[in-house]
Amino acid sequence: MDTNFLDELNIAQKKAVENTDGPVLIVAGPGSGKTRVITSRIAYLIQRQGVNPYNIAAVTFTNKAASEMKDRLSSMLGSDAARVTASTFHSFCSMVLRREGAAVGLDRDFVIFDDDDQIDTIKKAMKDLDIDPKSFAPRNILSRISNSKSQLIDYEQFVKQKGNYYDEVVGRVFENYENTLSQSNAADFDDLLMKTHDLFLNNPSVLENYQNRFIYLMVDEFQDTNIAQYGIAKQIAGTHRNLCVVGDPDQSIYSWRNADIRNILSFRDDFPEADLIPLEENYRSTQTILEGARELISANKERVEKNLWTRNDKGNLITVVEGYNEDEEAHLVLKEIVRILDSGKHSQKDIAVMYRVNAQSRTFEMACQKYRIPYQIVGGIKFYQRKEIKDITAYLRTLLNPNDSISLARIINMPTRGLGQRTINEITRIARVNNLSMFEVIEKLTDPDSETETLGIQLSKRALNSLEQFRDLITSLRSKIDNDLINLIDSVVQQTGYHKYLQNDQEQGEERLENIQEYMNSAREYAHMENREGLTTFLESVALVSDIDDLDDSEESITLITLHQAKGLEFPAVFMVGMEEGILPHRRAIETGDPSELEEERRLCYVGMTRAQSLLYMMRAFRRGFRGGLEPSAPSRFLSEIPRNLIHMPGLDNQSTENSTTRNQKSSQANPGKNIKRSKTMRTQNTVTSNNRIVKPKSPTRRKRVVNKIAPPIPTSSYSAGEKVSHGTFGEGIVMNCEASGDDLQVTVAFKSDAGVKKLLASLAKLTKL
DNA sequence: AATTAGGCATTTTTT
DNA sequence: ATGCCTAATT
Repeated sequence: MDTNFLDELNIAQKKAVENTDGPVLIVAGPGSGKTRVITSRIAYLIQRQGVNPYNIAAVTFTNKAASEMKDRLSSMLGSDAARVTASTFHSFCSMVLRREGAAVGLDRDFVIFDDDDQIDTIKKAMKDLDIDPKSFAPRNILSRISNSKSQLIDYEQFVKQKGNYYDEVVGRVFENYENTLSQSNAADFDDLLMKTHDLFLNNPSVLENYQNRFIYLMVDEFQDTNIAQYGIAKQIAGTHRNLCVVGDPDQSIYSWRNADIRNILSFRDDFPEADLIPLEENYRSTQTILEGARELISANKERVEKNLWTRNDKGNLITVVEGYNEDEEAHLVLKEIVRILDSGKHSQKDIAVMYRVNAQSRTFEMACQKYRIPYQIVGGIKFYQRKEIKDITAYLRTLLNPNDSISLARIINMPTRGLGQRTINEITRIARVNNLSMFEVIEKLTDPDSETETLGIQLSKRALNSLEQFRDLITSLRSKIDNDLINLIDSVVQQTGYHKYLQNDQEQGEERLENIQEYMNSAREYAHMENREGLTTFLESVALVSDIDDLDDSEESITLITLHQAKGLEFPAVFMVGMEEGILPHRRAIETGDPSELEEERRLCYVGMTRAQSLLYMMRAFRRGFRGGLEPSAPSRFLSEIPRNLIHMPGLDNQSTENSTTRNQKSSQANPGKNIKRSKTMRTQNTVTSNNRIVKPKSPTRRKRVVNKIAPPIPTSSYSAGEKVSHGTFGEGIVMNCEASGDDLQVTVAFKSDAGVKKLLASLAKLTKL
């Protein structure tokens, strides 16, 4: 147990730690030891001031940050740490609502609707209201609704506001959307916050309990909180006023998710007695990196100047490298990574590649495979968003709450059981007219005693039969709801016919069954819980996990991550890629012409740069693929905002005679796998026999939650011009040309048949040599 | 009812 | 290039 934690702090940090009485605003620059301050502050409260750990809460942005905080606390405090509340706003609220939700119309078994469910709900609402999704993008409507709710404006207030035609439409969808949620006993992300706020607002005695429970409240990443989150913090800290918020306006990058930077200003109004403590000494980065980042961010107008400094060395210059296209960009990054690894100074886990949009990750994944560098990728296609996982989850939710029509609609004909669009339309119609849930309609329709004739049913005997079977399926599974969770999931997979359905799927069945297996594994930790509590807790965790939570920083692999997700992390070596106009800053920020959006892009760039401890690379490509074709891509304006004397450009400093085209050619021929023992023998000959099909690496992005994978062997086969081949569809032909295309081979074949000359990918086309 | 083909819009970041 | 939705086909 560490009792001398105070000795390790600088003056400002110490002040932040010891200043426990009353409100505090800590403005923490990047790398200024923010997490250490928060944990030390908690330790100080408990050990020096005798505060009961039970009375302390710290709210963070991600589960990962929360669990790291807990880890650090337990090494400082031992068993007391477990009694401190450390969680995200969303899971905090969800905990409150499970206990007290009845007061705001939520049953304790409520489910949390994630993004996909929300979109489904919006679409259903639009269908009900006969609004054309082509004229009104569901996504935009949702974001409007979410924006409203995150400012604690419910649909009644929303429709009252004078608005344009668009908002009038949104208002109608909003109402329907809210009705569906409440009928489904569901809460979306914003509800977790808004309903908690409502609860506290309307039930002073409940609020009082929480005020007295959480006498000390800390909020991390305060610059990224929205109005609702800050509102809740204010409510809880209302009487004791021991609210400590920690943030950095320069790292505010979530305004698109309704984070409201004005919270920092409001805080000073709401708590005028608050102490402001700036943390300005940076322990993370070299002088050069810090100065570059500082210069960059100083271009923002909406900002308060900070005086960041460091005792660290000057270190290396920031390396700016320009590649021909995105492939070469990736190639240059990987080449440099191999060099860094060979130097022995850093290992894989010290290195991160950061990009603006997830779509950029693919090139780097393929490059990692080619170079056989193990990597972890955060995000991309999310595990819980896979169809099979969502289907099983929807079954589980339906069991918990059959009135959840969104989930029910998802699985009513999955796998197919003769309940097609027509039947579903009819059920939703009846449901709408009679204000019933879909399941209630199904029960009525299949109940021989009820008088259904009056409803004007237009369903075949056959459909009614299938409905009856479906009802029995759900009822029978529902009787097992208090069984062991693993058991329950297994019953669902078996009895619904889902297992069989996947077994018959030649293409993806196997992988999907594995995913379900993985899903069951992750359910295991909830299996010991009593009755249905395991189920509700599991479903909650499924909805509230974030990708970053799965990042394993002890793993020996490099990290591929978006700039947003990288916030709060640090790496000895960072590659920021796609430093181009249109990527960073993103096109959208440029096109709107809104200066504040550009400033947010700049902050994003700032966040990226300040993740780096000693090596920072900023990469760009001259041309980038866009909508199929290649388009020229101009260097990011942010590059020119970094002082030239901090930058080193290998291409220009050393080998300025070489133009990009020749570099491109050279690089695509460079031996990518020189550190791989087997590769030399493997790639010498075209030794592939006709039945030794080349396997294209599985599309990299669809893997587990966090892909952690070492590359499969490099394709070793080749075709040479003049060779005769045969193709399943096109028949016989002669190879004209064969060249590398990514990991694959592109073969040009002239066929004898009418097919003529075709370009084929060796891995996909089943070519047989003759 | 289910599968397939073709047309259309589309690309930010996520608790 | 990809994915999503509608229309057409069996």
